[in-house]
Amino acid sequence: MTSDDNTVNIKPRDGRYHHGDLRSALIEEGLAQLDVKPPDAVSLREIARNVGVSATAVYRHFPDKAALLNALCGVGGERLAEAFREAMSGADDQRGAFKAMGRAYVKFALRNPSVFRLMMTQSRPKGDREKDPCATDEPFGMLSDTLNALMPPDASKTARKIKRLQAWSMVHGLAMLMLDGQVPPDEALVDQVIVASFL
Amino acid sequence: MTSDDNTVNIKPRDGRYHHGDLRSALIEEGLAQLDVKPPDAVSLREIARNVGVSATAVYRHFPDKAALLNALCGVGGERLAEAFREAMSGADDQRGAFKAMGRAYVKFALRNPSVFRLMMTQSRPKGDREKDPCATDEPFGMLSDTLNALMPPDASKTARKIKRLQAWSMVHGLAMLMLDGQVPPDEALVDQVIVASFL
DNA sequence: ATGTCATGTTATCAGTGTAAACATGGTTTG
DNA sequence: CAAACCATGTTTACACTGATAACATGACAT
Repeated sequence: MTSDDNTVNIKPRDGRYHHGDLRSALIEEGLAQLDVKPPDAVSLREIARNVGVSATAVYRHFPDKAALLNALCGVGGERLAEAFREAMSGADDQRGAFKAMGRAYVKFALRNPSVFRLMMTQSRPKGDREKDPCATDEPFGMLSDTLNALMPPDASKTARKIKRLQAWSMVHGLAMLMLDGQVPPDEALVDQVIVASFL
Repeated sequence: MTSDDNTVNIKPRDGRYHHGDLRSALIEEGLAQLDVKPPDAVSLREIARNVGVSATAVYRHFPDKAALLNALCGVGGERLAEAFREAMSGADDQRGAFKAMGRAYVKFALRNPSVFRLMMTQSRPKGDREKDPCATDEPFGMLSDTLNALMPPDASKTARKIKRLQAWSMVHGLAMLMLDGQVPPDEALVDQVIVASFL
């Protein structure tokens, strides 16, 4: 017991030596940190500290810091997919649905900046080993499907690809520029840009 | 002389105690680092080490790590402006010039990934104190001017703003998606997307 | 009761940014 | 010319990080 802890040193000595569900607790605390600081500023040690557990306990559940971040990334993907579903449900036609998804994309970025960054920009240098589905697959699939349904049936494969890339680039770029302070993060402005968009 | 250096320990003992032009040397070395690693992986200590100087010597020329990064950011801006000039010079009309600048934007990002990141995405958490012109002003002004010349003279101010934002968002998003590995960094693909673009 | 094993802990290491105190040597002034 | 000044670099030290290795605990099965 070196007691060099800066905090109150609350050991979970309330009966059980084992935490119960540390893994979930770590993820939850990780998400909480992402609400208030950029991804590169989240620290394993602080997460552990706030959960009330030793610094190295994390390594029993995640081999790496990148692994923890990937987990957070995963729940981010689910949330984005959920946001897309909600956006689609409120639209009349396919075209409206697509634009609604575009708005939802940027809105999601503005409201969960760090999670968005974590998902989209490789904020974890070596996290993408082989697999790493990163859960962006689901929301991206939804976008792709909606756009395909929207285009003329005789459109070529590459034409679809280009169109998809244009749309994605635009919302992604808008989100990034706003997150990075190059453009004021105004949701009304987002609407204007998307409404005036092609398609 | 602790000699705990891992390197060959080359002190600049070739006559002058003072380095001569440390500031420039630090910037140059910093840019060299940015060529091979992402911005958040550049380390003051390693820069100092490679320049052959003590770790804290940096603080005689830059108050902060962020300050050094901002300096690098500055030369990045000059380079981008230069790339824009070159792109414009090879075009016949205004419309061609604008699209050429779009291509140049993405190309610049692909060829100087870390510098681009440093300039565009706030990779320095607290770097943007008050001033921080960040030198992106010049290239952005060039883009804006070209687009303005391109639009019908009776276009409203907000119409211009929206159009500018659309264009910028698209190239920026495309660049980011490619840098982050979400889209293959294919320059031919860039051309397709931009050519097929609105405008 | 006795092992086994997942889970958590302590000790330790290398690396980082940064501040404070000190050293050096060119430049300016008496 | 000597002495003070001051920009520049050095040493030392601190707090923080991610990560590894060795050890402790306690739940659960045989």
